[in-house]
Amino acid sequence: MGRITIQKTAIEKVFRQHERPLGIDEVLKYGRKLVASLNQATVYRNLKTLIDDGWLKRISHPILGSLYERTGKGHHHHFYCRGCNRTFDISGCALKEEHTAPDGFIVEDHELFLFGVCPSCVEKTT
Amino acid sequence: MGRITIQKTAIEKVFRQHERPLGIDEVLKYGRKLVASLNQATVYRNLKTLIDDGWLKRISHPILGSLYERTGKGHHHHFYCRGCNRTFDISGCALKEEHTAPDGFIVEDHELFLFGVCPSCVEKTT
DNA sequence: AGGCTATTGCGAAAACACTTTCAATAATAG
DNA sequence: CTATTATTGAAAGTGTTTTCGCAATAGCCT
Repeated sequence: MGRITIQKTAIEKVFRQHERPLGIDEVLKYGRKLVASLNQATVYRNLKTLIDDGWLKRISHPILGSLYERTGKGHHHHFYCRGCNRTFDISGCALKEEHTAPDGFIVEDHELFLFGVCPSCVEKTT
Repeated sequence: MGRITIQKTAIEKVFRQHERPLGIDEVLKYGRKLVASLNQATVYRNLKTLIDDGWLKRISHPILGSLYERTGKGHHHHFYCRGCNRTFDISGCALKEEHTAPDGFIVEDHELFLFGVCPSCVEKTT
């Protein structure tokens, strides 16, 4: 068990090529450029195993819903571009968790979603 | 058009009693304490009109999905308690939007979700 | 190369959140 | 108080996302 299929390889490649969180539609779209027959169910199945393997991580985006991104990138935030509908990783974090909530609340973790316009969409507009 | 029904009144009361974002299940549960016959479809219908009226606002929580909260509370963040599964408003914001993303990105807005344990759940654990 | 069986593709189906339909009820105007 | 009609409750229906069943395909072991 645990075969290396061209589909699984393609899906992994998609995530390596696009270093940003991807939705199922994107994985399917880009994956089909590598394996034309790629099926949605196969994408779901492989995303699941890649998550179980600890290679991927699922995030829930307020606008885009389920997104998948590679693990091991350290703490970062997500920037959603209203222009191209893409989500970018924003590394680093200036948030002081201890000071974000009143006394008594124990903040263990956080997620920050930024919304705006990405550099390439800013260019197009101006 | 625009009748004042006991159901709508009850739903408004639920939000005034619990000053925190509520999910449909919570609105239904607390609402039924006021109007036992309260139906899910009625809750959805009234939430919608209350949003149209500008009295409520819908937010999308990464863990809880759709939540509804009263408008007019100014910018704030949300704290999710793993203990009681409730979401609390955290007023204020120490985030400097200009410095959260690299040059070129225009940050227009943001949403911060905090995760941890709320004061009353901390007590129970210790 | 040949055989075992995990994995795929496809359509169907489950799960989920939300909306609609419609007869019965109840809020309001007169 | 009565008539009108918006709103309700219950159930069926939508639309979307995710999973499943199964025959065909294709990794991989020997």
